[in-house]
Amino acid sequence: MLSKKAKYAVKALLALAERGGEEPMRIADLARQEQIPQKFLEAILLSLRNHGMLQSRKGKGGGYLLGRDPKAIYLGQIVRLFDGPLAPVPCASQTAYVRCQDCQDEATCGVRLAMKDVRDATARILDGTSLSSLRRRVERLTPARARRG
Amino acid sequence: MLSKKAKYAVKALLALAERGGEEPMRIADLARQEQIPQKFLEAILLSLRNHGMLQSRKGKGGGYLLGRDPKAIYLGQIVRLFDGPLAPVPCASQTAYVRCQDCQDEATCGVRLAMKDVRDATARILDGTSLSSLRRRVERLTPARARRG
DNA sequence: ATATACTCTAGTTATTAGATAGACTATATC
DNA sequence: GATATAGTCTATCTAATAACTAGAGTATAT
Repeated sequence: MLSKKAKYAVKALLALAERGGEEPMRIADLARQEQIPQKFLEAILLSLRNHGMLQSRKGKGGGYLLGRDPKAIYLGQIVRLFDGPLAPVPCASQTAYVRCQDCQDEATCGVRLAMKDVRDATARILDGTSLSSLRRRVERLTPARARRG
Repeated sequence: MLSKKAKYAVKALLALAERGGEEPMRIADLARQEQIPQKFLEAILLSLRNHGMLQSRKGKGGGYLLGRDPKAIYLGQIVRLFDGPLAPVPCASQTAYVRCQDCQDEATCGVRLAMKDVRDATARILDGTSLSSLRRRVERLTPARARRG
């Protein structure tokens, strides 16, 4: 399951990517636009900032903007930041391997074999999808009238 | 994350598949062999039985055995039974779709698009892996000396 | 009969997700 | 340099759930 935190983070980043440019967006506006509880969003944005995916400006005219090129922000990073490793089981994780206590012989554990496949497939997708590539996909699906309006 | 329940279920089923045949295996033996808390395992096995993946025999000489051909028991069924839909987000589920409350336009939601890909990839793996195919994979990895021993 | 072994109901405990409150700090602008 | 603006930080709170446990009940083989 994707946590709300991770989901909100992706939504917020996508919104900021869509906006683009140098104009920061206020938390309150982001929260309203994306239907996210503001105080909850604040913590999420802060965390994204502390990991370089966002930058912030205080005071009047302040707010948040992307911390780097949206081509270089991948869903995998976002999801790992909030939800931990992608693997369904710690012993199948590439980035945060942990041995299982139960498990006679890890090398021939069926659960691990299957879950490693799931992890790999998930990582291929999430580490292969950047904010900008996801934006492009969304754009292609958006009806022309909605884009004009 | 895969729950312990789902993990134990797969391990138990795999052990019973390996055993094969008509001889039932006692809960206590299964629990010891697979390092699973017995009372916890009891509930899991019962659930698997109630969904046709196992059958049971009471009394002396009783225990559990597979409810059908291991070629027809897929990881996807097991995981869904204990952990619910495979999709990381309910709006991306094929088998248990639920709309999100937040979400202006579902058709162009970036989160949903990406998570649908993850779901599809996961389903392709788990619904494509049966107990017997997984067993075969494990066997191929088992060193010859372990098989002889 | 009786021992065996599964079945069922009802807990317990610890952790975490999701959200909220409020004080604090930096900055733009007049 | 006062003041409004807007992000930053700490501390909680609550409800839900995962993981596990206890114990009485029921069916079956011998």
